[in-house]
Amino acid sequence: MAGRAGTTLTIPVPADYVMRRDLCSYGYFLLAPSHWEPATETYTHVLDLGGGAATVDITQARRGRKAGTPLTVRADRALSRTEVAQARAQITRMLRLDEEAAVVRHFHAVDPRWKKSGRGRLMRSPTFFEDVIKTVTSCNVTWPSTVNMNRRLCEALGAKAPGGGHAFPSAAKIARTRATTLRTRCSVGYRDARIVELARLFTLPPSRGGISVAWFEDPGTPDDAIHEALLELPGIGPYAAANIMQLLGRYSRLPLDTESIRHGKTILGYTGTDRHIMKRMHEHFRPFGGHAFRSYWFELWCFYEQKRGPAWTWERETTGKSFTAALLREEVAADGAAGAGRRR
DNA sequence: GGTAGACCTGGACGC
DNA sequence: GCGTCCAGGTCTACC
Repeated sequence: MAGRAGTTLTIPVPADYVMRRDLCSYGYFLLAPSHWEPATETYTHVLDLGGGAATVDITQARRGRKAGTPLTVRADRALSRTEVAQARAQITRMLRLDEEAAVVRHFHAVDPRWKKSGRGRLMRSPTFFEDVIKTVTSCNVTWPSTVNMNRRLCEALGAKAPGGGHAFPSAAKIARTRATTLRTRCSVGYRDARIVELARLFTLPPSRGGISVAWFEDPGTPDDAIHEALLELPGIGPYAAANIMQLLGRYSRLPLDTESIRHGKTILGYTGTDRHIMKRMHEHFRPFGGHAFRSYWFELWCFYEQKRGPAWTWERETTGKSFTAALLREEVAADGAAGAGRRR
């Protein structure tokens, strides 16, 4: 990016915010168009702005040694005033900078295990649409396939930034794309028609049956109504609906999958059928109420970090591709499990 | 309400 | 290099 006449911004963050901890807190930081560079602790993302795509490099001075240090954002081209506002809004959403420190403190009061490390924030995508499609690409596949699908979606359909990177494709772009094109160029398999239909719903006004992003993102909309509406969408089942809910900042439901079963068996020591284990998992995390997902997720995330080191040291093409339930099961078996790491 | 099978891709494995 | 098997969540048909 050196030598380009780009725009530089400073973005204030909550007093507890540590970028390398709070950004590298959910797998989407490893998915295109995101790129995390462990050596320099630089987070690069290609944003789709009003005037086209722009690559932004985001850094936090002092590299996590002091919480609350503002972020420096460098774009690879000059941004208009409108685009600066759009970039700020998308970065704020992606890093959840609008979640007040008091909310994180409340989580720590409910589940004190994470107070010392300060964990509490989870990253997500810059838009609700991207979160929904990323969730669909994570269903019924192993993680390396999810990584590939997102990379190919961006390369095939995403707007190109001056630096050569591609943004995540817009809903309008995917809605105009043939399902067979998605399948052949992006390897999304049978999800092709579902992704196109989802994109079409995002482009339609709510009055014509389209998705109202404002309604989904309105804190006043009841959880149950959101959950019900998500289950109506193509390609969205119980797991995906619960996952999208946490991406919307609603943490009371658990997106349980095969990885959760592994966690229930090997870490929490549950036995029995998968169905029984899932029931026990829901009961286990119910006491955390509106923070249940955070408690569940950080248990899982810490398990990964015990295996692979701190998430901020992971690289997409190596560590980032090594997560599969089967692989982790093998490693746990090799370790002898022994119930180590049981935390409650 | 519960269950079985199809849907695809890509990695692992055996030959 | 090729064929086979398997993992993964959603959807549909059926009981």
